[in-house]
Amino acid sequence: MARTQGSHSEITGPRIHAAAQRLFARHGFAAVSMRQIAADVGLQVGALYNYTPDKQALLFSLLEGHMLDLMTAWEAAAPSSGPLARLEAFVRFHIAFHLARPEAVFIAYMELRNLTEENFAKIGRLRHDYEQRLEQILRDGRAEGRFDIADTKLTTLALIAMLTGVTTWYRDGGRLGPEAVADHYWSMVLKAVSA
Amino acid sequence: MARTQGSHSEITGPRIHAAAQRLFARHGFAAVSMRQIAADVGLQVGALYNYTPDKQALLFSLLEGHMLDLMTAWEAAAPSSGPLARLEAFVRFHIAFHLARPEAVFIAYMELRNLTEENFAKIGRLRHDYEQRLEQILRDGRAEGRFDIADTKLTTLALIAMLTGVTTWYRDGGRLGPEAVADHYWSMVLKAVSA
DNA sequence: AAGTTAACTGAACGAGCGTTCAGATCAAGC
DNA sequence: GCTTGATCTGAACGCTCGTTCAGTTAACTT
Repeated sequence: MARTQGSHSEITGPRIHAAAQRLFARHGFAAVSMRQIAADVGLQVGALYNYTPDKQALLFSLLEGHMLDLMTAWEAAAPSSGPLARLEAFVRFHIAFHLARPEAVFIAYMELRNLTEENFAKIGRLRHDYEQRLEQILRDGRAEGRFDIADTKLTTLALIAMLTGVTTWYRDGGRLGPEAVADHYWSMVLKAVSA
Repeated sequence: MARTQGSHSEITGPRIHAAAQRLFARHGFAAVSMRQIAADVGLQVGALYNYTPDKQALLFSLLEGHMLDLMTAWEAAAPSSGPLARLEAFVRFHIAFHLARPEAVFIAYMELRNLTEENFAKIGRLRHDYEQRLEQILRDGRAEGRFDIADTKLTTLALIAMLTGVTTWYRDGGRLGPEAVADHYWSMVLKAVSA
């Protein structure tokens, strides 16, 4: 039996990526076999290689896709107002974006070491670009005298770590919803950087 | 060749743990084989099983050891002064402790999912106990009117994530030393929680 | 109706995996 | 100097791994 009805490339490709994302997030890249991914999609393992040259490329495409999504989503959401409003927008955007796709976030932070050197460098550049968006806001705010920040680079990294940290403890249906969490974090960030 | 001169249990055991820690941190638990660990120590793979019942127990003992070190180190370092001084001590302790053992920290955060359910629960309890130490400081400070904190639980998690985040970017010989980093973080934390 | 081709199966490749264990080796106790 | 027991080797167990590929199937083209 081959090519069951209604099974096409445009459908199978995304299903493979979705299965890989779920399994990698749950068990880790190295602990998941190509056979497990294939079984999850309902294929034999050989069929996967119509969609990815190898397992490594599958991981990279997940990470790269996630980072590109993040960048374009922020470009679309970023206001052109002053530093304070832009910082608030960034905090709320970052939390909302990350809470909405916990699996992708998990993989993006945990599986970097399973990338080849070359792929690692590519993801590193994308991440740095994103962090630059926040640092520019902090620099602008400091230049305007609204922020009291000794070291914008270090503050950028501290804030990113704090904001991304929500994904390690947040659970749907928990005590606080995403908006309430964002409210609290924004209040802390504001106090931490205010002049 | 068996039991080369000067090779004893008291030496081999720690060497196995050290090799496992280094390799797990570098490549991930699932990606490291018992044979690699044995080769790193200079043994045949079978000899490892004189020191650990299986690979899982080796991982667990690393994580448990790390968490127990963390707890006892804080108990020894914690001052009995007021909330403000205790919070500063906690911030500086947490950063210094984590920067001093990047490999153990990395494993403790990345390899939780490779623990059995039972072992995962044990580590979870230890981590929660540690976080309680910080939350108690925040509660005390709020009770005394020194801290302005809407939600001590959430603030605890946010601060821990921010502080632990230093390990993801800190590099020895970088622009800032551990003390300078701790100074900056303490300044941010203080502003974030101050009344 | 025949031909083409994308999509997939089924089986195989060599390699490496965690774990076990009989036997070799060596330090220490008598 | 003989025995004991901790320590380690060397080899094997059954199994799974990522990847390849000849062959099969079914949707589309003509």
